[in-house]
Amino acid sequence: MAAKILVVEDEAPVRDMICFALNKADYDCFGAKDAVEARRQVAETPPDLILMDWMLPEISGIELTRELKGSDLTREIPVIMLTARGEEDDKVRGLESGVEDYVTKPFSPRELMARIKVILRRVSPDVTEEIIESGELSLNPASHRVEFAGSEISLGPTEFKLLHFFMTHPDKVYSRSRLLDRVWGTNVFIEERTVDVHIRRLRMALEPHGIDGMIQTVRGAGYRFSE
Amino acid sequence: MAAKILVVEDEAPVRDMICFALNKADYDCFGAKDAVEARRQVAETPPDLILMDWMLPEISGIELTRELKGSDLTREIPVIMLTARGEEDDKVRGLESGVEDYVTKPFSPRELMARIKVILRRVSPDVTEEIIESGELSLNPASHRVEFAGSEISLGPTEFKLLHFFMTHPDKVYSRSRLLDRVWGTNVFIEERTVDVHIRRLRMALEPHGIDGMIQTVRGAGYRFSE
DNA sequence: GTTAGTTGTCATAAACCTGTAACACTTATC
DNA sequence: GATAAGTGTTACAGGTTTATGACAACTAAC
Repeated sequence: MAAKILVVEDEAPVRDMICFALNKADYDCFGAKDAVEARRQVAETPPDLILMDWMLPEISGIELTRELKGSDLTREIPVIMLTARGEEDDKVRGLESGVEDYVTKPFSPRELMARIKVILRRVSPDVTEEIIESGELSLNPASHRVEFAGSEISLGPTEFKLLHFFMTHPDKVYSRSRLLDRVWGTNVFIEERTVDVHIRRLRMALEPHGIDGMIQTVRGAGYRFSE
Repeated sequence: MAAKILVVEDEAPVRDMICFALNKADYDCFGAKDAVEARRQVAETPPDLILMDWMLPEISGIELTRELKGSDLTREIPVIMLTARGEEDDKVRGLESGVEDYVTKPFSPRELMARIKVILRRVSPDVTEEIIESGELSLNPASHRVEFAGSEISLGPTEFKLLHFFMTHPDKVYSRSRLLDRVWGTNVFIEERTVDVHIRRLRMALEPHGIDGMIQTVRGAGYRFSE
């Protein structure tokens, strides 16, 4: 469940260093030494975020980024660009190409981690390992635990993912098909009504604590989570 | 108590990066940007190991090392020297000055970690091996002994390592593949199901004491240790 | 070489989860 | 209140994941 991060950087030691730090910080880190390798990695296992070196052999980081931002499949993946110091012009060009953030080399790992965290929280809050709380209900992705007012609530895998998604996207209605996409994953051919059943199961797990009302039905639209 | 490591390196980003990686690897890392600061740090909180950059402003790394090796108080502290590539002459001079090991920049963090581990194990095996306790369960890495409420629990090597890992990373779910990585070591080609078997063996060893529940199954996610 | 202990794998059993269909219920609209 | 559309609820068969016991290969010590 850890966020997958792809590091595109031609210098192996730098790449290793970053990957090592990322791994230690509980991210899943993959490396690519050039655009070709990066493309393959992205196609194979789409990362949640990409760290892209500015200077790459053959195809530059910015070109690759533009390419990724041009495809529907990869447009949503946030990119953090690693640049040498003082390239303001390039910075502007980079922002135009849809880059989410910049880090100038040499950079402090603390800074890098902070930026990664911020972006992941913004773009895909469901892959961060932070404890999510909503009133007295808390969900801990790291320990895979759900608690209400101190007492544990046991959920099956799907119900856990469903609640996780809801808690990271509160107060918003999601249609059944959208929920299937976001919770079950894309390209699944499952009956929409199946969502109802899992909603039911989730509510049953919450009910003993009197908080099944947090999962609300919006007739004609879908379901919503809210305190 | 984690091993304390002092990083003497004038470039802040490099220092930060190393420190970050070390911290993540459960070492206590301090930084110093030059010999003066390093001296102060060593006097204040003697580290268990020093990573020393070759090139330092004012007083070079090698001079500082010689100085440290000259004093009874600091002679025993192992020093790993960080050098630029291809300085064989210097290497000889370094060895004369009592340096324990060399790492040439740019270096792979994995290599650095490995060398640190080896040296710490040789020089001060006790700092890497602190007794870990969780409730009435205690694990002593030094004596390779596990006890619950005073009575000894006998474990095989793998079960010991597994429990050791769990106790140092409590309340977090680890997938089978992550456990293989962290407990067995990377690049092992072992069936994921084998983890189940070792979990089983560990539980069997804990069961007579009624604490097999500390190893918990999280369906679809992996295993978790918790009191 | 023998022995006791350990390890990884497999086959099988057990526990659990999942998607679906069928039916009951609710709501909105006329 | 009748109708139709949208949800809630339940049961269940099939599937997946995990637990367990047995086994042969291996290791280190004697």
